[in-house]
Amino acid sequence: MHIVESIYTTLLEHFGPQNWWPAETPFEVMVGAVLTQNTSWTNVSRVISTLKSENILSPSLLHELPVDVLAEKIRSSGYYNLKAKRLKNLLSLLVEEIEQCGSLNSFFSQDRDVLREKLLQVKGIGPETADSILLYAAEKPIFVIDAYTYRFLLRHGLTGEESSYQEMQELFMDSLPEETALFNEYHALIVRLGKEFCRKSRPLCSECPLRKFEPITLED
DNA sequence: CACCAGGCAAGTA
DNA sequence: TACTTGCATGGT
Repeated sequence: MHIVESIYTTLLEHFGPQNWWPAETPFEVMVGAVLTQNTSWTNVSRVISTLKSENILSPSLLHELPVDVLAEKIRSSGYYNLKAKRLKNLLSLLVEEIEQCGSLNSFFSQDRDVLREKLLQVKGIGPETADSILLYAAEKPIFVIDAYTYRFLLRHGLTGEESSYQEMQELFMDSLPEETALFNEYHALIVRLGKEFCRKSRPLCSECPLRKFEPITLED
C-alpha cells in the first residue's frame, strides 16, 4: 500500500470523518473560499453569519451591492477592499452563468476541467480557490492543495520546497482512486491535523497521530 | 509586543 | 522567467 493511502487510513481512524466544507449551500462554499484566502476561518465565519442574518447571501443580491458597500460588509475577513472586488468578479461570472444555464446546479454539471478554466479566468481566483469550489461546492473529484497540505507534504518528505501546485496535486491524484468523497475527506483531515499538530507556532511531534511515518521537524 | 492565518495578482529587474 | 510586495482583520 502506498504511503499516501496509509496516511489517509491513519488520519481517518484517529480523527473520524470531518464533514467538510463547513457551509450549508454550494454558494456559501464559494463565498467562503474567496474570503478565507490567506485568512483564518474564524474571521470568515463571522462575515458569513452576518450575511446570512441579513438575508443577502445569494448571487444576485450580493451582485447588486456597490463594491464599497460589499467591502464594509466583509470587513472583518481582512483584505476587504481587495476581496470585495474579487467577490464581485466571481459574482459576475455566476450571475451570467446562472442566466445562461438556468441554475447554479446546471452550471456545476459541466465538465470539471471546463469549469476549472472558467473559474481561473476570474481575477482573484487562483488554483486553490478554484479547486476548493470544484471539490466542495461542485463536488468534482479534484485534490485541493493549501498551506496545510504543503506543510504536511514537506513534513513527511513527500515533496520539496520548490514543488509546484500541480506537482503536489498530482502526487495525491496519481496515487488515489478518483473519488470526490475521498479527496474531500482527505483534505479535510489534513487541515484538522495541521490545526492541531502542525501550526508554525506549535511545531510538536510527540502527540502527532502520524509519528509512525517519521515526520520531519519543521524548525531545523 | 510580534507573529500567524485554508492566496492572488501586479510590479520589478 | 524569478523574485518581491500589497492587501488587513482578529486571535495567540
